[in-house]
Amino acid sequence: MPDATDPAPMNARRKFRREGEERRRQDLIEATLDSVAEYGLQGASLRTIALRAGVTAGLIRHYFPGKEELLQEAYATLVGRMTEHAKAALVAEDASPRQRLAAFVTANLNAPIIDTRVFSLWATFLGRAGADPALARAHREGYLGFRNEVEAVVAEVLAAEQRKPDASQLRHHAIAINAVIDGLWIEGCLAGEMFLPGELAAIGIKAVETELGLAPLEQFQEK
Amino acid sequence: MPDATDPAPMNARRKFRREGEERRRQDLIEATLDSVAEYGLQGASLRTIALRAGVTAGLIRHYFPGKEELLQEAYATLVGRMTEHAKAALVAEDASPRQRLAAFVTANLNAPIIDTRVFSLWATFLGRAGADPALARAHREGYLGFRNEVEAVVAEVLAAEQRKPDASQLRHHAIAINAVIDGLWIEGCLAGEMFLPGELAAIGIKAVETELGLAPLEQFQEK
DNA sequence: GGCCTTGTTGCGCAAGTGTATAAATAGCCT
DNA sequence: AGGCTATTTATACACTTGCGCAACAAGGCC
Repeated sequence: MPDATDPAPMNARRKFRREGEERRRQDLIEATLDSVAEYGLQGASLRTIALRAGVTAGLIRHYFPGKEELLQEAYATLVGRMTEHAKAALVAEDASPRQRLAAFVTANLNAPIIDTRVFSLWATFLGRAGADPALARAHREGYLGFRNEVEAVVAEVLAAEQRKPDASQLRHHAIAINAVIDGLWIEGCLAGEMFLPGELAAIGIKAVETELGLAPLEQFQEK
Repeated sequence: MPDATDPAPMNARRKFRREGEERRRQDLIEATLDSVAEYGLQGASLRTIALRAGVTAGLIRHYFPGKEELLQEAYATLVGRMTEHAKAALVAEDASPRQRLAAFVTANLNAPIIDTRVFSLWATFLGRAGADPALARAHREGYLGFRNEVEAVVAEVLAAEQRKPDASQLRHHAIAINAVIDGLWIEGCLAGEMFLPGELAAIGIKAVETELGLAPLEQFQEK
């Protein structure tokens, strides 16, 4: 016989708190990124996402028209975060162009940019770029913005060395530098433990400076 | 009233041909890769794959224990194809080391290696590497094999120039060269039309030769 | 030609999917 | 304190998914 003072009815409806709209959207997007990174696009069901966000599945449709839109916003958030953080190192300091370039490379080849979760998300979404023009465009814009930043610093670096490359050479330098950083980033994300701490950044800086024909600093010169 | 000579009964069972075991397995794997590239891991259902292969879904279970195993075999096939084709340019010719290295770069930065379908597959599967150790191991083995090949040619190239790099320098060169090629490959796959034909290969060769400190050939020298 | 093996189909099933919608309640406003 | 409303839960629904299984027939063998 149940105690008359039992405060918990058998079929109690789940307790919940009301959150501000922006907070909930943020939480749902974060839960989406977590789910995609962990289970892939296939395993990231609305119920999985909702569970991770601490709500029930139906709520998602209160904030997003459908799953498609949720994924798109999540991807936009990811891209924004990546490019924002990546470009920060370029503008923050008031050091020499060469130092800023080195800082940029270093920033991109260490945590938190080198991170398996971010890589999983990057690869998962980009795998759909071939079939989804919206994704492809989002990537291209991010990539071009990134490359233009690189090109600008490269121009400054070379100008500081009294060199006057033409537009084509500048473009090629930027493309190549961008490629090394991307490639090293991938290797670091996928097999970070194969490299010593700071090794990838050292390789990257050396490769970039060699590409630009900068004279090696004394302490790094080959014998 | 149906014609008595009508040769097609209303509920005719589908006609089919028996194929050799190896042929069917190949077809199913190919259909799997096609489906994954086009619809992603989520959209590549057994029924989609079977439709593409020209069979019914039930047959797949006659050749594979489950979907998981089918996907794993498909990925293994893909990796095998990529590394095989990539390494072919290295060993085929009896040219100078420097020419073989250039041919290797060129081969990796043109069709059929630069291909949106292959990239989609690569990214889609690799997006799961963070959560699936089997995938991560498969990638690492392919990557290391690839890098070792690069390192071997680099050693030959430098030896032909009378230079004696130590093991660490050799390793760093191989890592950097591998990274440029990977980065340029990605850019070519995702935004091939942003580059002139052969431009990526030219950028790659120049970057690789600069990385190794090779004197530029006359016709490519900067003015 | 007729049989026998087994590759192949067709169908059913339980679980899970995204979406729709009604019912409940948390928290602000007065 | 008490009502209003928007947020949240809960449930339903049509559909797809991977898998199991029995019936069927294609093609080699005698």
